[in-house]
Amino acid sequence: MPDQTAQGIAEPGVQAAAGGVRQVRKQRTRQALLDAALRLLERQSLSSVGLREVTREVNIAPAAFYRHFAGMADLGVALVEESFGSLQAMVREIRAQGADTEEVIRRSVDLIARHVHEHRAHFRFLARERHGGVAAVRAAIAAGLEGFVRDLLEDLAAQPESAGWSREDLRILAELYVHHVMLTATAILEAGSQDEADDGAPSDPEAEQAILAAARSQLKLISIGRRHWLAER
Amino acid sequence: MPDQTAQGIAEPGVQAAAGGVRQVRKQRTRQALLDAALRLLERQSLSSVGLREVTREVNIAPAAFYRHFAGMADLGVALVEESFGSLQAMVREIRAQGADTEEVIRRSVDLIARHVHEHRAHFRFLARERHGGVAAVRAAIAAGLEGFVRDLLEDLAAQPESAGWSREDLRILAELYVHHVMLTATAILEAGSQDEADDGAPSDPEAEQAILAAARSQLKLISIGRRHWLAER
DNA sequence: TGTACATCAGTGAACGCGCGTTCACTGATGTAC
DNA sequence: TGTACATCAGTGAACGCGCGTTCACTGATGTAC
Repeated sequence: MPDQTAQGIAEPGVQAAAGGVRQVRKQRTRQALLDAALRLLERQSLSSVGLREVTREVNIAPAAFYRHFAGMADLGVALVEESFGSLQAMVREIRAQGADTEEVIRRSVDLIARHVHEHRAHFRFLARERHGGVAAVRAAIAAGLEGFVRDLLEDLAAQPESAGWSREDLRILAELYVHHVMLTATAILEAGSQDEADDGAPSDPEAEQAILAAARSQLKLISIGRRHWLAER
Repeated sequence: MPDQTAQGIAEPGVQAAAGGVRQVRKQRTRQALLDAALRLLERQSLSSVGLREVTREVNIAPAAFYRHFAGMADLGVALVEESFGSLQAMVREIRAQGADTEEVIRRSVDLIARHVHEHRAHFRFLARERHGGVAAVRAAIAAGLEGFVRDLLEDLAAQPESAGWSREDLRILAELYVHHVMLTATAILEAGSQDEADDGAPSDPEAEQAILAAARSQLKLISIGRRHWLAER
């Protein structure tokens, strides 16, 4: 019975886009290449990871790489897109919370911490290549962050706390928030990979708590500044 | 007459540390290696710059490299020290100005901009390798930034505006400032190298003015937050 | 001042190695009839 | 359902190349007497 269902899926037309053993297998290899590269990128930067290194990890011939990417820079750009996918989810959760009260700050910082732990490799990759040596990847990351700033800007503009704010000032505020998120994420990452060299997750829970407390205080400070902005300037 | 003076300098004992044709020449080659590496690092990251690439630029045999550095990572650490040398000068100038009033913020941001333009390569190197692929270099940069935070913390603690602040909160404020300086410096750098690919300096003066205005606003916001911190929390 | 020896920054050849890229190929999957 | 042909992801061999590192060396500079 289940075998018959599987055969059904293979019918042409019905599942034209998703089906096709060949297409599925190709996607699987492509994903394996991305995963292997991400793994290698934890310890080195994109410009020093070799095409052969990645294919070796996936157990395919070096030449097969070109069936999926034009070169490592191209794979890097694909990784940026993948990384922003997981970041999107985080930002959406944070944005759904509304204006920055004490409680919202708490929850937002916790959300950042959770997402960093769940997507360590993606965050590390973005932090490392944001100012890294591959121009195409740098540009893709900058574009992605700019997207977040624009989205957040819309959210902020819709809040009653923003009445009387100029568009320029709101944008500056949005940039400050986005950069602060990246800063916090990077700090968490660094605290985690200080001690253990090979191992995956452990990290120093005390150091991380200090980072989260600092992140909350800094958000709180910005929030206070925001509240008094119009009165003072 | 001048020649006799030059001979005098060569006397042993009198100028033991500075003198010695051999020592001077060695220092000159070492510096040439650092300069060449810094030049190459504008376009790529440390882990992808080769030892042979650097020696080629300096016109010495590859093997001679080892008379000065154990390898490229070692040279990288030396570059971090050199870079922080120029950063020190900037931070000292900013710190000399005292608390953050409107005017101090203006001057500080201008100082950052000036130093970035005068030491483009150093700033780019620090921004790129701060989260880069070479652990020893990352550690050296982290240590240098931590030094700035500590210095700034002392300055802040001495200001009357800090009365009633806890040590922890002051440290968090110091970190916020230091990271903000790095953020602004990086933004200036990126605005400058957007258009022209080969060329050195031009940059987009309009984009830069926008960045400086944003940096001032963000500092202002932090400053307002600081002023109301104790009352609100 | 002159001489004999020590130091050591830089040389140049050699090494083994892994790299990115090309190419004609294979054989499973897909398509048309 | 069966057959004949097209597609194309992955193969494996080959290429030329630049890499980091080693080594015995050279010759100018430094030192002791």
